[in-house]
Amino acid sequence: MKYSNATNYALHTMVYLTTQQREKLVGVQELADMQRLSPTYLSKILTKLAKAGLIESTPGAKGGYKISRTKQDISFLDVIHAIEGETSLFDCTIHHEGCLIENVMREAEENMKSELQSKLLVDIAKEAEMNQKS
Amino acid sequence: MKYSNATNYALHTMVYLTTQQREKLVGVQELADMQRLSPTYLSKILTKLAKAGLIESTPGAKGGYKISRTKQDISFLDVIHAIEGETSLFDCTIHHEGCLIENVMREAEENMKSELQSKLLVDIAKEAEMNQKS
DNA sequence: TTAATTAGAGACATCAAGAGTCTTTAATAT
DNA sequence: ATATTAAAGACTCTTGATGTCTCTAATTAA
Ligand code: SF4
Ligand code: SF4
Repeated sequence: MKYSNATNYALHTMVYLTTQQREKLVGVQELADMQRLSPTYLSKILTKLAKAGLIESTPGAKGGYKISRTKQDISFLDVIHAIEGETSLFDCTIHHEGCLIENVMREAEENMKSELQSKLLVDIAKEAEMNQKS
Repeated sequence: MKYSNATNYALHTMVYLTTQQREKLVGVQELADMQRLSPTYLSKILTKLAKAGLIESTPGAKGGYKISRTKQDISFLDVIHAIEGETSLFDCTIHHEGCLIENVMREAEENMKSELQSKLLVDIAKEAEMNQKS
């Protein structure tokens, strides 16, 4: 069990977009170069992020992507959910009622999620900029 | 990303073994019947658990498996590690130093792990017995 | 209006891991 | 000896991740 590479790419992309100045459009080519990825592959990931409402895309020449205006305070969890989906890590198909095992697993997963929810992209972006300046 | 079915089987098996009386050997056939699984497949899982030192096996007629004597207080995390391995959920191959993304992911994962570490099989087994009696 | 640029959709190929079966071997009890 | 049981390994099958390629649609710039 491991997070997919796509999630990694998505996180890098989102952090990068967050460091850009507001309303500036960044093309998939630049984003792909930054991560040494094929643009077409990254394009799929970006489409997922767009459909999740985390970024906005404008087609055509001089088009590209930017962080969503409406959706502020994007968390790590938001990005992960956009790529990995929202299904539970421990997904027993049977679902006996009052299952003790499932309870434990769900609770543990919630602990991870709440941490990922509390971590916002803007915070990381700020930290990254601080590090660069120093 | 999802926990494997094997982990689910392993957890059920371990809880079941924990409810058995000490030193009693349970064969793979019984364990497989309980979960409606093929014995040969479950056998592989049991071997992993044995290699991790969580259970002990005795071959031959009247043989079978039982919870390890030396290793008490087995946690959910122990079982999961035995099956899934101990690699990190977020495993970036590059490892830039002072990576902020990795930090967040690792910390979140630790939150989940610490919860899974604190949950012991014996506690769940006790609860399960209580439920049955009531 | 035309050409260049860019996102999006979808078919397709490839690969790795999970899930499970089958067979053979080794150890133990009766 | 024979039956029983765990262990090991080869093997198949399926699924999902990881990409690539191509075509379409929208937008800008000339
Ligand atoms: S006991 Fe819980 S985990 Fe086990 S089969 Fe029932 S619902 Fe699933
Ligand atoms: S910044 Fe962190 S997650 Fe990204 S490539 Fe570097 S080490 Fe990996």
